[in-house]
Amino acid sequence: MVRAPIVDKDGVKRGAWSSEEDDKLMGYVQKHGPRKWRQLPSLAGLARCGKSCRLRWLNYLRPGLKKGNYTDEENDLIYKLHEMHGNRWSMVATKLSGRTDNEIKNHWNAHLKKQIERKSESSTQPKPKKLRPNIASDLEAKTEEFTGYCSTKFGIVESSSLSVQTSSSSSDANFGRLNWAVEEYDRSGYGDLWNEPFMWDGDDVSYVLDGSMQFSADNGMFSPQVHETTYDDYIDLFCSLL
DNA sequence: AATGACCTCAACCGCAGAACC
DNA sequence: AGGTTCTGCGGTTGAGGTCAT
Repeated sequence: MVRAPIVDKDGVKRGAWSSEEDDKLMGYVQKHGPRKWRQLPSLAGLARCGKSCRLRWLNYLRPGLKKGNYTDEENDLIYKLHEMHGNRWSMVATKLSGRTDNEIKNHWNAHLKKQIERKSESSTQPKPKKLRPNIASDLEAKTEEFTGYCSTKFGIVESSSLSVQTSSSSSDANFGRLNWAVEEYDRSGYGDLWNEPFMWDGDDVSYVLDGSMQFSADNGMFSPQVHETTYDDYIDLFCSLL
């Protein structure tokens, strides 16, 4: 499952590491510490580039590395951390002792991302009627409306206009949550979220869904009370939905 | 048994920022 | 202050393994 070892024109070896190479690298790092990667290969007697040595050490030889399957706890933690930090795998890895950023990244791309995709598919399949097929265009229209509104009221220039992302992986979670939120609102029997009025209250901006419901972008929940927001809240809500 | 599609994960690549001179 | 080198990060690749036909 590893690349076949090859030697390039500069005599630098690439591809899979042999156990002899591992021993040399391990021995050198244990003696001198994991630094000066550029000089390490020649000092340790390895025909590798420094980068390759560093990677091998960090992802395979470093003491304390955990091997084997991920536990449910680890998976939950990765989900949460990914929601917080996105694809900043080094950040995620600092919270999971014994796991490397590379390993977590691979695990995410190979398993967890697909699980999320499957979940969102299966959660929408039983009630396809609830998912509006034109939600993206609705959202786009609302965005344009909102952008125009902002530029009129707050003097926001055109270059700062918002854009709708409907397919990039980084926004999938938010978009899924948005779909879910719209469904949830439909289910509540209060009507069509997109047709609910955004209202003015004096000089302050308020949004009132139907006069008795508020939507929290943080937890994706509706609650039965009027919520009047500041402009910043309004921006935050809108951006978090996109 | 053969073979092709898909999956896994170690390793590589390119870039950005930090550190050094 | 500016150029060079080093380090670290995230995205991508590709060879071997596994599964389905």
